Parts: sequence; structure tokens; C-alpha cells
Amino acid sequence: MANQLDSFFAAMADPTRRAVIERLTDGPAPVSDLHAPHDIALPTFLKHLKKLEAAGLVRSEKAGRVRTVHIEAAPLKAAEDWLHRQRRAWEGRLDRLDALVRRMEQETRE
Amino acid sequence: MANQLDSFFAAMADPTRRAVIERLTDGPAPVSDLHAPHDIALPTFLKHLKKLEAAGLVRSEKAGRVRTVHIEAAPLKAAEDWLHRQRRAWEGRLDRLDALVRRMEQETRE
DNA sequence: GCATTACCTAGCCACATGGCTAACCAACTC
DNA sequence: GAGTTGGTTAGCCATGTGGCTAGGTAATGC
Repeated sequence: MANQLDSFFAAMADPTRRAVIERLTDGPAPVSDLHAPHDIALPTFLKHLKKLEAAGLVRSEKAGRVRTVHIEAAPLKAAEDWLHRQRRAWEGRLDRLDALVRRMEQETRE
Repeated sequence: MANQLDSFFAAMADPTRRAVIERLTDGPAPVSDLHAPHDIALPTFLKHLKKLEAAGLVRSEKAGRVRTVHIEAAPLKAAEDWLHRQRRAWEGRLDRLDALVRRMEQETRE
């Protein structure tokens, strides 16, 4: 397996990493800026970044001694679509069930 | 923390559990039916179900010796919304950036 | 009422994860 | 060129996760 969605959802399961994503929606930022609000050691934080990058949620380039990180929107869209499909399928089923119930009520009334 | 989203995304990070969710979109099913297509031991599978239930993605009731499992759509919606907000924020930023670039080009031409 | 079915509990194992410290390197700054 | 800054690597630790087997219990079927 090791699906695209596997690493995506795993990446999003951590609050630190979700906070980074939220932060990056208003623009690229260097590692130290991203790290600042989080009360954990830098190496620990770097592991989180690495996981985000591995999941393709984020890209980064190093210039001089600063590494700048940007968000990558495509995987967000992919996951959103997957969730949407499930929800649609589920709601579609409820609609069909509803119609069925209505039809049966109709028939018993005749 | 231990956010709602934490357990949700963690639950969705496993292909077996996603498959269960997909399956449940076409209606409730007993544990053994859900288990059948997966080539893992029942107790292992039960752990997956428990995690889905703990994340509020699924409910189940036992009647006689069979436990029937149904999907719970609300958390799907919540996560979908969260992802959507992030994507919107990101795209909004790109739009503003685009407008800014256009304005600057305009000004240099004058 | 004995056997089968459907699920559950307990307990084990290997590996992944999220945290840390220590030590390092390369690039700026003064 | 010495010191500071920004990031990186290595290695350790506790806990969590996903897998298993063995054994149990309560309904149902024959």
C-alpha cells in the first residue's frame, strides 16, 4: 500500500504539523519562524517538517543558511476530494433509502 | 490538545480503516462482513474498528451475537471543512499576490 | 444439549513516533 | 577572524501502533 493518502492523513494527525500548514497558508516562511511559536526543541520540530515534506505537503529551498518552506496545495485538494466522495456516497444512500421508505408508505396507503 | 481532528486524521491514516469507511458508505454491516475482505486476524481488525469508533467515525450496536456498524458522517464533514478552509486561505493569498503583481506592473508602465 | 458461529480479552512482539541532548557545520556579522 | 545565528546529524528514550496467538463467552443452529 503506502498510499498517497496514508502519508497525507498521518502527516495531518499531529497538531504541530497542522499548525505549520495553517501558518503556511499565509505565505512561505523560514524554518526558525515556523519553529518559534512551538515550545519544542528545534531538532524535534525539524522531524515534523521532514514528515510534511515527505508527504508532499510542503516544499523547501535553502538559500545561504536559511531554509524557506512553502505549502503545496495539491495534496490538500486530493484529500478533500476523497472525503467529499465518501460523504456524497453516504448521503446518496440516505436519499435512496428515503425514497424507498416514501414509496413503501405510498403502497401501504393504496 | 488531543483535538477532534487528531484522532480523526490518525484514524484515516490507515488503509484498512479507510477501506472500512468506504465500505460503510453503502450501508451498515456486521463486523464479520467488514472483516471478510481483509487478510488480517479478527482481533487485529477489531482494534481498527475500535479506533474508528473512538474517533467518532462509526457507531455500533450489538444484537444477539452480531454487532452492526454504521458510519457517522459529521466528522467527515468537519475535516473536509478544515481542509477546505486551508485551501481557500492559500488560494486567497495567491489571488492577492497576483493582484499586487498586476498593480506593480501597471505602475512601472506609467 | 452439543457444536458452531461471532465476537471479545489478554498478552506478546517488532517497529514507528515524538520527544530530548550533544555536538557539528556553514554562513553572516562585527 | 571570533562569535553568533540557523540549521543539521546522531543517538537515546518512552510510548503508541499494528500485527499475531491462545483462549474465552454468549447466541444460535441442528
